[in-house]
Amino acid sequence: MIEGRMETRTAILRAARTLFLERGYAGASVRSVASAAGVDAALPIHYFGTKQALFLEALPSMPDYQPLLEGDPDDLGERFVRYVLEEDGHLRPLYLTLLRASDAGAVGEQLRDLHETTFVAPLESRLAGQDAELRARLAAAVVGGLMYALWVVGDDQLLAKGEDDIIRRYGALLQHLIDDRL
Amino acid sequence: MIEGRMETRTAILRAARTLFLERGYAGASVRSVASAAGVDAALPIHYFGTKQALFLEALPSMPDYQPLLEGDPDDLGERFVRYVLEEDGHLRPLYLTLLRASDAGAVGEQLRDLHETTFVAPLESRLAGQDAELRARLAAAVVGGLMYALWVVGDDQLLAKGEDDIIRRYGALLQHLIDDRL
DNA sequence: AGGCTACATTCAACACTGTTGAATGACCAG
DNA sequence: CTGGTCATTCAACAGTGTTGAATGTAGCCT
Repeated sequence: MIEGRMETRTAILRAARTLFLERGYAGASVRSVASAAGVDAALPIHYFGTKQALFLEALPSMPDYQPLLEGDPDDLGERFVRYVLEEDGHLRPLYLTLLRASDAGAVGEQLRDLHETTFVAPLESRLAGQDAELRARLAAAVVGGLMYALWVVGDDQLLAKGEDDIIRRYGALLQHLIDDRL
Repeated sequence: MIEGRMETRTAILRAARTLFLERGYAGASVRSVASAAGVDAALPIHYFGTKQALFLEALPSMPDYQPLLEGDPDDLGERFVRYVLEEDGHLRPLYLTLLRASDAGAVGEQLRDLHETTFVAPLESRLAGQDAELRARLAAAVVGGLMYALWVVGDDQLLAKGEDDIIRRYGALLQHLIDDRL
């Protein structure tokens, strides 16, 4: 058995992170989280107040795009596309879980916040030319669209066209936005 | 009271369509659908077998993009962007509801199917140049990205930049893909 | 040591969910 | 009038998030 306030809290958080990412928000019950944490069924709510609050606190943080942004600015578009295609399995479940739970108000805010702080803002600071903010936001939409097509819709026939062509074409598209060539 | 097999079925379907679009899949309970239809609580399941089956049957069909595709091919990009921005309120709730319920296998398939038949396929048939299928799929991702940014993330600051600039820039981006100029 | 407080944990219960199967009712053919 | 078909009702099931009271246990003060 687990003892002590902090140990219990973190055990619950760890179990919640795993289960939410594995089964989604609705699919992971509070009781299943509790039992995976080896803890009484009422403790998750007791510690976090609400399933939604537990969900928000349990989610892992977004990967850091900083390394992506720092390289050669002429390859930025390709690097972003490549990153989505070759991602190591951390971003995808987080993205899908957040997406699908985004009708709950607080989750929507969290998603907006992550979008803003981990994507739009750092990208905008790298953009020269006019309408930098607008272009950063549109670039975020373009990248989001790729994740949408691949992960939400599950367009396998797009993937089957070959990653190289996707990287080339979609990367070039993104690069046009980044370079203000439109 | 409602009588007869068909009347009951369609009353349930109508109520389900409204409630699912209004409150989402999880937010609309089977009982609430039944009571909105003025019908016993057990009837929706009795007629459709499962909440998910009712959901799939109740969803309205996707709007028809045919008119969008038929105009001047040089404006296709702008027209698609304009359509998303000025849409009359039918597409958005349908898109969001499907998205958020897409972890259920059958809903995911439905989403993939709609994406394919109402978007990729008709667009592909309009594309000249090489890699038409790839470009059609990427174009679908671009448009999906705009809906994602505006509706899922809720990027109001993007909207605040002015619809005209969005239409111009994002439309031009899409047009590049359509025209095979990359 | 004994009694006390503070607090982590357990338990039982609430209203609600999707789903099921048996009971009820109405209508229509013979 | 009888029997049968079938739409509808009802009660119940296990599971959900959430709550509040009961239980236990650790440590501090006199």
